[in-house]
Order: sequence, then structure tokens, then C-alpha cells
Amino acid sequence: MTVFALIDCNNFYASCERVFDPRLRDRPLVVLSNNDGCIIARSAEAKALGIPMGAPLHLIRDSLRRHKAIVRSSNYALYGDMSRRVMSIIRDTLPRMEVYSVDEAFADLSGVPERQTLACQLRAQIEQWTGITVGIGIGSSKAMAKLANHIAKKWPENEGVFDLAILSASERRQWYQQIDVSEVWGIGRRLITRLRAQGISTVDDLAQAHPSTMRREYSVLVERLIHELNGISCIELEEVAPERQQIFASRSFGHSLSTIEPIRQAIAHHVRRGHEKLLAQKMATATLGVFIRTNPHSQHSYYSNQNYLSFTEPTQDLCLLTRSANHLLDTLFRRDFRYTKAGIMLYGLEPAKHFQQDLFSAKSSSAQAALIEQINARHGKGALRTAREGWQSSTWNMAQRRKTPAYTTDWQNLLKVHLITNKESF
DNA sequence: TCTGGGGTCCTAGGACCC
DNA sequence: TCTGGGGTCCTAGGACCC
Repeated sequence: MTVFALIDCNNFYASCERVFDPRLRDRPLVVLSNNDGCIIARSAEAKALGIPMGAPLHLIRDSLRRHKAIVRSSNYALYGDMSRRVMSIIRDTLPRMEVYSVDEAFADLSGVPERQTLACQLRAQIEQWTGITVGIGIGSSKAMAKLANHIAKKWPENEGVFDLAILSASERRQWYQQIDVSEVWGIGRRLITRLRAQGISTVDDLAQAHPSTMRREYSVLVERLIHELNGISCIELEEVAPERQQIFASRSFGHSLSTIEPIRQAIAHHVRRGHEKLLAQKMATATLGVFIRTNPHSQHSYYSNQNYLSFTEPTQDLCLLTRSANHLLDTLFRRDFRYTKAGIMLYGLEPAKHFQQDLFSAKSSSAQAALIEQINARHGKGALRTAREGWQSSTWNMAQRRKTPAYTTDWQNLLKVHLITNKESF
């Protein structure tokens, strides 16, 4: 029988902030999205105050102040590095694993003896070595492991580890009856509404529904979930991450822009970020897309548009991409709007080796790409960039007023420990 | 004043072919 | 008077995830 574990970091971003600043312990703490826009992570104390996920900062600022909550900008360099540490500890214990997201991993526990004990040890080790607390759920399918993880966290007596696969079908149903169907992996806002209308409100209601009927009424996804909840695994472990099919790079601006020049810079910047990801994955792109939009929440009239361009053959040429993006932007830009966001997309990705040309040929886009990659690897991201992008950090840059240092990935930001001598008073 | 960013998969419908 | 059926491929949009 297949057995899966889901290992999931608790309040991941908030926990990362805490590791390096013990003063934040036991206090309500929230982490903001890019541009300091809305809440994307909360400590347990912040959750207890009823601060909702995704809440816009400007709507709950008063409430945060009243409760003396700590507010932090997001620091992805820090979270990414902490994530790699956690994942490597998991991999040492459970080599058949899949990094599912920055704070979650699935692992194959099939045939592992004493899996409950092993899970408890792993959990303790992660906490001791990184300061991050995880929950571990075990089940006969990925969806079941997800639910077990929910139980592990929600019912404290389980001490962060729960095994649904070990239970009899009737014991499992007792748990399922207590849990809202919205906790099922893959059941989102829209489906909830429809399921509720049909009288399906608990996990058990869904698990007991007729699979092929539900497939007809909803989709193959719902059918698959029903099987998964009943212990029939339909979603495999992906130990090797599949090749990306598309690459995005976009940002909201620090404030709205009405002229095209700063937007050109932003687009050039996003093209370079997309290009970096493209090179890192050793891919070339067949299609470039550009989009711009105004603020959808504003009273002002809304404008959003996008345009695409396909190349005769897949390319890695940063200059070609930048030029093309510039032309696309010209087709999109309209005067008299206040733009708040722009971005680029790369589609039709293909492995670069399939059409790699002579590395030293003047016409070769891969030679240029390799050079850019080398220089930026040595001198830091963006050391070599297109002039279009500009050198000054400019008006389109995002706001990040409350960012912690990159403690673990930048020598300049290493944590300083101050020794207090007898002469100094407390 | 102020609302993130980056992905995947599925489905429906149109274009096109024989 | 009367105008098929079945298949593939592509794309846009919806829904979901973290």
C-alpha cells in the first residue's frame, strides 16, 4: 500500500522572521505581500486576533496598531534559504520526496516501519536545526495526507503528527465528519458554493458522493479527489520537478504611473528577470507576452490589456526580448490612465540544447545568454543588464518599508551578537 | 494614499480537416 | 424541399494551489 506524508511548515514566513528575532515570540506578527499591500502570513497570535489572510493592510492598520502587532515586509531571500534548509533535512530522512511549495513537501512512506515514530523524530530535528515548527500528516493518498496534516495542526493533542492511513474506514469517517469540506485540497471558493448548495458540507459528505456522477456534474478533478479521500491514490509523487511550461515576471508599481517611460524600465526589468529564470532552466522561449493594467479596485476607469509576439524560432536573446517587449508595450499603452502593474510572460518553452548554435558565433543568442549568465553569477544579479532598464532605482520600484535583513544569504546582513560586559548596565 | 506574484490543470468552443 | 459527422489542435478563460 502506498503511504504519503505531507510535511508543512507552520506559519512559514512569520516563523522565519521569528527565528532571527526572538523579541517577536508570543506576539502577533504579520508578513505583507510585495508592495506592502496585504497580509500573506500570520503568526498563531495574529490568527487568534481574527486577522484574515489576504486582508489589505490599509483596512486593518488600526486593528494591528491596537493589538501592538508587528508588521514585516516579505523577505523572499530569507524564506527561500530557510526553505532549502528544511527541505534538505527532510531529504536526508526521506529521500523519496517532492518539494511541493516553499513550505511543504510530500514524501513516500510506503514500507517504512514505525512511521509515526520516524515522523516525530523528523519533526523534532527540523525544529532543533532550523527553529521552524512543522506539522506532519500521513495518509494513503496525497489528499488524505493533506487532511491528516490539518488534523495534526488543529488538534493540539496530536503534537503535530497524525496518521489517517492507520485508521479503520469507520474511524476515518468519524474524523471526516468533523471537518469542513473546504479543507479538502483542490476544493476552492467556487466549488464550495456549489457543493454546499447540493448538501455537501463535510469531508465525509464528499467522500461518500458517487465519483462518476460527480465527474459529470463537476469535473474529473472532483472525481479524483473522492477516490483520494477513500484511500485510492490518483496523484503521484513527483520526485523530479517537471520542466516549466511558462515563466512570469510582474510587479505592482510603488505608486501609479501615467507616462510610458518608467513603465518601459519596469518592463525591461521584468524581461531580465524572466530571462534569468529562462537561463536557469536551460530553456528558450517561443512566445513573449506583455501586459499592463490600472488599479482594479480604484474608482477610476479600469484598463487592462495584453499582447503577444511569437518568434520564428525559440530564443534566449535578452536584447531581442527587450526590444520586442518594448514594441508590445507601445501597442498597449493608452494615455490618461494611471497604471499600477505591468509584467511579461514567456510561453512555448523548449530545452535550449535542441537548437544550440556555435557558442562563439556572433549571431548566437545562446553565446550571449551564456556570457550574461557568467557575468551575473560572478558579480550579482543584474550586474549586466540592458540600458533600457536604467541604473537608478526609479519610480516604479515597489514599496517595502519594513523588511528584515537577508540574514542567511548576504554577508553584509549576518546577524550581529552583542556581548554585554559587566560595565554596561541593563 | 493604500488590495501580491507565480504557477498548474481542465474545459469549452472555434478553426480546420477529411 | 434539402446542408453530416467525427476528429484534432489551439486558445481563452476559469478554477485551483501556495
